[in-house]
Amino acid sequence: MENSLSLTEENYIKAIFQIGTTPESNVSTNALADSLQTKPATVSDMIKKLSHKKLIFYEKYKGVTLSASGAKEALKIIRKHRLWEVFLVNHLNFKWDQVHEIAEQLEHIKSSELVNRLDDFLGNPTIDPHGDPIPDANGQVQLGPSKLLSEMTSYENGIIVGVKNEDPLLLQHLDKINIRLGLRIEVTEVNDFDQSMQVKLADLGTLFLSEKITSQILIAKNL
Amino acid sequence: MENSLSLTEENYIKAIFQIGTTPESNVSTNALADSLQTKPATVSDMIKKLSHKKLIFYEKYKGVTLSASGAKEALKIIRKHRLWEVFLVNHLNFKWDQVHEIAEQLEHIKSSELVNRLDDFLGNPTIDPHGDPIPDANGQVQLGPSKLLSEMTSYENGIIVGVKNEDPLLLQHLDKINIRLGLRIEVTEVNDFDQSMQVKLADLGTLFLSEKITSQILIAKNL
DNA sequence: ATTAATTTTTAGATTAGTCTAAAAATTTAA
DNA sequence: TTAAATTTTTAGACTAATCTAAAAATTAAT
Repeated sequence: MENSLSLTEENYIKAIFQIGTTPESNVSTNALADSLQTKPATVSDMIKKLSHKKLIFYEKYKGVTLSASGAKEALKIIRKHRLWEVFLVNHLNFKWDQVHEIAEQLEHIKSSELVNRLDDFLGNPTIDPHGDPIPDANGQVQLGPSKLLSEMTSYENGIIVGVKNEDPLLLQHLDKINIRLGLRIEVTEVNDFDQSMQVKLADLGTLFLSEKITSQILIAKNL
Repeated sequence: MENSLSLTEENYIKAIFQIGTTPESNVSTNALADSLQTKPATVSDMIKKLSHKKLIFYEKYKGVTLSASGAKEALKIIRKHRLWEVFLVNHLNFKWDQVHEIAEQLEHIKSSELVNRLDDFLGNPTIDPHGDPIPDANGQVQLGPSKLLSEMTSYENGIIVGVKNEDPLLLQHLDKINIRLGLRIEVTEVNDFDQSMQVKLADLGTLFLSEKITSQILIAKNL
């Protein structure tokens, strides 16, 4: 078991996990290069290495998928990332738009003892500050089914449970217009031309949202 | 200010700080190689680099000392290391002999916002679980004068305020014989032949300690 | 179904950090 | 104070991760 991934390897594994919509979907070299802010040539090299380590399946020109052990590693990293985010927001009073970058560093700290104690200290939370589910120590995630606000139609309603990505500018904007996780939301009108929406929020009344925003907000029927 | 040291650079700066007894004392290439578990040739190369960055003063064959900016960096790293140790022991229930290795990783997380919020969350502690002083946000350390137990003579007494290094085996042994920070200790007898000592502890009665142990324990007159 | 556009891979270099082996400088000791 | 031992530096090479430029394979389009 001469394991232990390098920081770079961990970042590749995580990116592959997060880009692939399903565990089976092939992730392209270019998509990875984009996501990791590097060049396709670099990705090609690293793919060979990860494939050799049996963390991913790879066929030339066909993209990659995670192996079982690769997916396990990805979930470990994501678990750490999200637990640290909970710590930063709940105990150090950071805002939800400030924690991603710091958690990107903390997620690489190696000590399963540390992660599990942190989990207990935080009260074994099941979602992070952005509504994303936190895998348990065995890599299990329990997530209620959710869909994008932009996929809903008039009169549909549900509860805001998450955001698709952690772009600080988006998060700050949502703060400004008082959109928070846990709020009940109802679609009152969808504009056919640009998919913009009018919605009604629990106490906060009516709001107008562009498709750029509705396509980032995750809604579930119940919490 | 194109700053930001690499992990390796940070480890060198910290080692130089910790090996040098006074800020002026020259640290030798071999001592650094020993401490960093690397080879003198490697140290020689890195010394040139750090010297070029004006973090250390260096004259060939004469060893190195930290510059003002080098010392500032060292204190920042040590501050982080010790604050994280307090977190691990006080909030995640780690033992004092389990935290060093994890803190070696956490000390490299870059975010002054994080460190300062952590400091506040912990209640601005002034010493870490091993009795070492924690530098404040400006790099100031306030440490009461202390000396080694091995330097004391019969009938002298004081309070145990720290240990010289964080070797887990030493710490576990101290736990086993019930030596903890904050205890009042009195030297009852010093054996001239091997410098072993008989000491009396607050409630715990008489104890026999070898020089190997007394030379690791720091004593102060008051807390 | 060829050609054009795009994607992916290879080839060859570069940088940070490391090593071994050997040369140079300093320190210690006879 | 010269020789021996030790310490430190240099020279040359290696690995991981990266890059640019060019070649090869795949996909899209006329």
